[in-house]
Amino acid sequence: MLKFDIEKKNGLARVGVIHTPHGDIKTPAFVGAATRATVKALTMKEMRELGSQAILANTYHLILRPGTDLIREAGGLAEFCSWHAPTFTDSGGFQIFSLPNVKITEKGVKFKSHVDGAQLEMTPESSMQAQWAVGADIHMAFDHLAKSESRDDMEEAMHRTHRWLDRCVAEHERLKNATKNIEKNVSLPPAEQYLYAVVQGGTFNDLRAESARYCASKNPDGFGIGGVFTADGMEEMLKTVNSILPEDKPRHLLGMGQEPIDLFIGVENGCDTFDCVGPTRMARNGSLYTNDGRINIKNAKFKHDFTPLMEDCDCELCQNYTRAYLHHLFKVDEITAKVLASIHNERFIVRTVDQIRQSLLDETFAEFKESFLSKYYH
RNA sequence: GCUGGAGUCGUCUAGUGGCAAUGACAAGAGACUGUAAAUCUCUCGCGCUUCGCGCUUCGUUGGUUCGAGUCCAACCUCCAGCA
Repeated sequence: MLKFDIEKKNGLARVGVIHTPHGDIKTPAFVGAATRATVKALTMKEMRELGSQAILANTYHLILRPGTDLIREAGGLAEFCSWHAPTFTDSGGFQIFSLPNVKITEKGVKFKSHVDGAQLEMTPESSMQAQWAVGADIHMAFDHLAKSESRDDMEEAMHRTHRWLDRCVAEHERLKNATKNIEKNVSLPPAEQYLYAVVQGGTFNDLRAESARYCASKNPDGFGIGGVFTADGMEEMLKTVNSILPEDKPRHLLGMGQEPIDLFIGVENGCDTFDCVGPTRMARNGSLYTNDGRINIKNAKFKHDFTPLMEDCDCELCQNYTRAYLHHLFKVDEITAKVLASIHNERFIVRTVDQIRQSLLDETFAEFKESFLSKYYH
């Protein structure tokens, strides 16, 4: 069982440490989105230096390229991409369900590769196998995303997610035992790999409650909370779910963290880890976090602005370069623009979650939340 | 000086009788939440009461025509070749 120690609690919020085979994650923590085994525009060295504790790669993308067997051959995800620290994989469910013309059956999902159009199928079993081949420390169960927000669709998706969870758990156990039996082969990734069940139910809190109870009953190593897209209604939903989920296991809020408020609400209501493509995607598109909200560095008003992006930011960008310089790099479309912006945005979000953690330890969370959010969303 | 070619939005460009006029770039702004995202969307002659209306435009000046960026003439400028 995945080790998770809780150091301090405040209502649903908690400060803890997840102990993975590749090291500890001090929670709450923001996990870097490394979809294709890299955080776009950043090196792993840069990720370490900006304080990232863990990354999350995507099984769907890795199946297509380079193939999960190749990652196994490399010695697992951490070895392959030189991230010698904790790793997560998403099941691939979210991506596949967002593709056009997917065919969903009880067995799994048929879809077309966006790379070469090949007809492929993913099942709970094949997702587990792929994730074991990739060898991340923490895996996500293969879940079903509803095709609409309607209650009928949500309910159907949730029930299928539950049935698939049974199969994910069974396959995960089978793979764990199979790997243990050939553990003498040292080239294999660590046999310790852990499975999170994924809670669904959309915006219907009774469904969320049912899903949380079901997921908890399967006794997984932790939980993902999926199908969340905006902060609207998230607080009540998280209160419902996290009041039901067992306290002693970590909870990951899937895909949320572009907006600082998501992180505050998430932590306050019992989530331990987050991942989101937002910070780095925003960065590549010139949208930069500051304490006063996001700015678009490409705007003409920054052309002659020779001040740092943020006065009190410790990132490489803010410590060494001006807004005018970053503006210039974006206007001429230099690669460095995306690199520096990504360093800053990723650092900003990682640091914000770290500060939330510290405020919980210091028992100043409420004040920190109020002062941060009132300034950011002024 | 002669011969040929060319002059259209900041730039390059489409256009051969019904066009405020094509596309690209540049410029201005917006979006982005388990990344099909180094992406996408909008604006881009001027002015308004802006799902429309008015005005002024395609080197210049005239002309032909119901109608001209498109045809004709002259002129100006540029390019190439010849002197």
